[in-house]
Amino acid sequence: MTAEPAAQPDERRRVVNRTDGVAAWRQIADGIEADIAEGRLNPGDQVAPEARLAERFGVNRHTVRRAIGVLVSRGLLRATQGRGTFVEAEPLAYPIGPRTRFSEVVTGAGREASGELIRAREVPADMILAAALGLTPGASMLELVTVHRADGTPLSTATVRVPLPRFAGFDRHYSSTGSITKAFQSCGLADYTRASTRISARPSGPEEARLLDLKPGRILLVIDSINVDAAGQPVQATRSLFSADRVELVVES
Amino acid sequence: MTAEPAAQPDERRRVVNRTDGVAAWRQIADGIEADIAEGRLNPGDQVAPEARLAERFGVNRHTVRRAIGVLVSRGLLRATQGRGTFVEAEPLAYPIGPRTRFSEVVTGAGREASGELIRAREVPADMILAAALGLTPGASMLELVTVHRADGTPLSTATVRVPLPRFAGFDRHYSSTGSITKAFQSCGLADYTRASTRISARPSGPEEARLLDLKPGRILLVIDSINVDAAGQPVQATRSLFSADRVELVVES
DNA sequence: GCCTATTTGTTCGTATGTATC
DNA sequence: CGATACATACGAACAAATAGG
Repeated sequence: MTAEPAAQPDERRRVVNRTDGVAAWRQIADGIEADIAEGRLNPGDQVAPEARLAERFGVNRHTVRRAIGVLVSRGLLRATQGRGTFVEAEPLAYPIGPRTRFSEVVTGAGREASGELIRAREVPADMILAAALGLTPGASMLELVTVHRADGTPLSTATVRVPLPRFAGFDRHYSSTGSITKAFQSCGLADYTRASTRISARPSGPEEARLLDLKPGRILLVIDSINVDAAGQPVQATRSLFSADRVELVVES
Repeated sequence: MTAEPAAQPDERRRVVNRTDGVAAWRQIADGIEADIAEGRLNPGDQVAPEARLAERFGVNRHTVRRAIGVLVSRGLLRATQGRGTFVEAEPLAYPIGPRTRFSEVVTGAGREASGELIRAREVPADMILAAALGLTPGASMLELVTVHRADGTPLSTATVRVPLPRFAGFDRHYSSTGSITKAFQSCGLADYTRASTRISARPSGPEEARLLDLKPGRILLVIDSINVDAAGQPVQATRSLFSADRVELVVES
């Protein structure tokens, strides 16, 4: 891996003020945040190693770690053991509307969209799901778990359920195209719209954290939606988990 | 202190299975969750004291505490030292649409809505806010911090900003009515609609946790919205913080 | 596969100022 | 005033992950 050229905004020694009552770690955190806000550090850039920052600010490495820690916990930085600490991308504004398509949103933001099928299996519909999709409980459904990325960074993971006699082979089509829209087209469904959307939030579990390349416990936005075809027939029940650090939802009115 | 009548769903001894490889605390947690899901424990009910549960399941009280701990952290239960552990209310389905009114949503769910003014002050508009509201930077605004409750339980806290020459006395009107809608009416604005909505999520800070009667670190849904009058003129910029444990957002299409 | 350098992650211990009772 | 708790900061060492040769 060719490391990105570490853009160092200012190599001069910027000693912290030890008399103004502001904790050293906070001054350092504010300094790094200002570097990001004012473009001296850009998304994807590597922050100088902790040891270098400690020297530059004239403090112990622990103090730098604390500053970096609060910025990581606020989602501005991402630290990876052995690699370094990097500036996170701005949260992507993700429209929630009747016709939102992941790939359109991401490419519209000038980023490269990709979708990966993690696994697919046949499951019986439980009572809640059957009611939502207008099926009889126990009816056979296809369940796909997918991960969606922008420029390689996972933004969301989704559990998609489609009724089975109608959409046989959906998993194969999704796997080859990486797009829900195209998989539906391959199954003969040209268009679909979102009928209902519910939004909640909770911390990520270990499995979800792994799929999204997050630390467990980071916050997820949970979006439950039902999509219907042109005739109003439900064709898809989806639970999408978005990293709250990486997207911001925009409601279209 | 008058404790609610402790509704005990099933006093029979339900010993945990110690051979199936599922941890005892998880079996107990699943059992309590099933009691809630299947109506044997209802919102507001007191869960049996830890000691009683420990006896019933044939485990140590520590094991019960772990089970309760995970349910508390998932927002299904609320434990208060000295009082007991209680079942939390179902998350309230809160519609996000062009004409959402807090009081209508809450009373429509059969609960009693109330709004409290925490503080109000005059502030100059910063650049971002001025752009959003169509003002010149530095223009005077009224900033209100409010808390909104359903049946006495805080659901959200909001920071409301209105342009000042136009809505002088807004804070007084809000304080006496407890309703944003009525305060606008008292200022001569009969109607307004939501122009833009952005949703994100983050952990609560200490101040917000206090206002919402939450533990710091619990998850908040952050909703930034701009409201406009009938002429399309922006009249209000609001940041609402909802407890993710107590509401679920429903997007109206 | 192995070795090494780099970098973050973790855990000891120590010291100091500040707020609270 | 002393006692205590807490946040802050420094020092040293080692563990663990990654990248490159």
